[in-house]
Amino acid sequence: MHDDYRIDNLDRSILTALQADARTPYAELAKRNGVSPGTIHVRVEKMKQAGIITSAQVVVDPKKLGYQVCCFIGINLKAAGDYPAVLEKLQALPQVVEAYYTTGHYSIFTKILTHNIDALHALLVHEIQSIEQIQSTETLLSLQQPIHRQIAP
Amino acid sequence: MHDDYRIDNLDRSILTALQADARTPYAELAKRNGVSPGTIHVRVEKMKQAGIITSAQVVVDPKKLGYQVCCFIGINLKAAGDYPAVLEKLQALPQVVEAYYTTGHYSIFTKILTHNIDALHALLVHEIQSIEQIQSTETLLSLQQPIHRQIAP
DNA sequence: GATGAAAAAATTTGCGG
DNA sequence: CCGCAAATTTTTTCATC
Repeated sequence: MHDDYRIDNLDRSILTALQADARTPYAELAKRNGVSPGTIHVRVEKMKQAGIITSAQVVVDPKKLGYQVCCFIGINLKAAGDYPAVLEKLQALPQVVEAYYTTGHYSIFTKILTHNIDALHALLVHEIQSIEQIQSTETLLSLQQPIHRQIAP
Repeated sequence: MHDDYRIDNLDRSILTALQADARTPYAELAKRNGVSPGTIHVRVEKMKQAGIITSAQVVVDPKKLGYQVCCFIGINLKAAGDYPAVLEKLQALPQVVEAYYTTGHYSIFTKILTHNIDALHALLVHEIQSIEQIQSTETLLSLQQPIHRQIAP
């Protein structure tokens, strides 16, 4: 969990394959890389231990679950010290799938999914803008997400 | 791949578990939900077929791979029609891990990972701002990402 | 460290309700 | 559509190099 492990080309190849498909059999990876399945297993375990691999997740298409609207909401706080309190309230809203503490235009930057525009409107007015430490918000509506990938290892 | 499958509570329970850990054994899920492993298998396959489950991915911690800097770059184009050409150039930059076509403040909104601030500076000046269809950019540096989750099914 | 075969575990299939 | 259980595949271990 806290080694500073330096990955080599084999690790890189394994990671790239597992980023695309976490269920790629180790025997398959072994064959592709000219090593034994045992070696693949050892490398994966090491990368888990080192915290390089944090988890394996099934990825769900939000649209298929009825979440048709994706947007970003930039938030400005009345005071910088209000950050923890606001974050706690955002955490309680399941539609807030990502939040970043940022410098630049906004104090907090969030990614949000809702079923439709009406639901976004309701969330914005009744849940977000009603948080008293929030001074102002700005909404960027996403019409399309043409790039969606993980960093190349 | 394009059925309109309406998920029930069992599907929801399976999805929630697999979003957290794609390797949860079906036997475990079966026990938790009081059904047989075969049933879990059938449900997962159906959700894959319906496009609800798009993939299973190993998730990598960018910081452990040396990507210390996370930021967003909002891009404004000279002309709306330049969108496809610019996108193609962004696609070729591996540091651009997400791109959104947005309304509001920016035309294209991107999420970017780099090794350090110098690398971000170089990317911005030499790769992004030098794309001729881009009129202006604005950078939001992320200092922390306190919320990072998938939508609850 | 890596190997590779053997043991253990999980997934997948198919018959029967 | 579900359950059960056998058949297959995958993961994991371990003695050895």
